[in-house]
Amino acid sequence: MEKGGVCSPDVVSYTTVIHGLLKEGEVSKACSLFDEMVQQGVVPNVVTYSSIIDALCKAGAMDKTELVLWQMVDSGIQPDNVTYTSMIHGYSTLGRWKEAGKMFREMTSRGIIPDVVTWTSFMTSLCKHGRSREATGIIDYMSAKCHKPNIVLYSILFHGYATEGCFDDMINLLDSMANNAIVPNRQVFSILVDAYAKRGMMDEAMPIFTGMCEQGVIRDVYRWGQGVSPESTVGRLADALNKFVR
DNA sequence: CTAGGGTTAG
Repeated sequence: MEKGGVCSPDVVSYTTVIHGLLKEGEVSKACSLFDEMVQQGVVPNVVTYSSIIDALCKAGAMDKTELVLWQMVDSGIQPDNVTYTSMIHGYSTLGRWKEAGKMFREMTSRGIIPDVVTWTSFMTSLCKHGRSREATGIIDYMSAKCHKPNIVLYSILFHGYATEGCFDDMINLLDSMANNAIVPNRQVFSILVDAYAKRGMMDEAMPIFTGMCEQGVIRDVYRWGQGVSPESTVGRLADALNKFVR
């Protein structure tokens, strides 16, 4: 593309290509293009910087990320909730809770509100690090801030508790779901089945499953047991549940 | 009708 011509790229086209290059791991090419962009007098904006920050976060290069964030603010560009979500994602994936917390404080002090994407990312990290109870606490915080948790968020928590073997917490979570008027779906059901079946706790499991069936999950359950060995624990459970279907 | 952030299963 010729400079100064009618076809010279703007910030959107540069950012789009930079993002594409980063996604493919072509970091040095992306850097060159960023330099070229600046030389052409095209000013990078919050999207350009956020793309770079996100790529660095995903590479776990948090020190470099901090430098870019600093450079961004220094050029008078305010980070937004996307920028901070990437930072929080980067730190929490690495289990660096202190720094993640610092990012939360920084963003709120700038008047930027974490949204469902920010929370989903953060809660997933907590659960993967065996901190499902802390992640669950965020649900209450979100509700208080009028941010409705969704079924995916609950699934993440169920999966975390299932991995940790925290059965009482899973039952509490079902109550929390009911309070937020969210009906368990097939995936939630499967996570629960797997958690109990793996530990041979079918007696505890049955009342919950029956309750779920009454909430209409049974139509999905019907197909669920197919392809499972009928002799296996899970297979026998599926068989029992299928009797609820007429 | 301008690009960027997340995600649960057997």
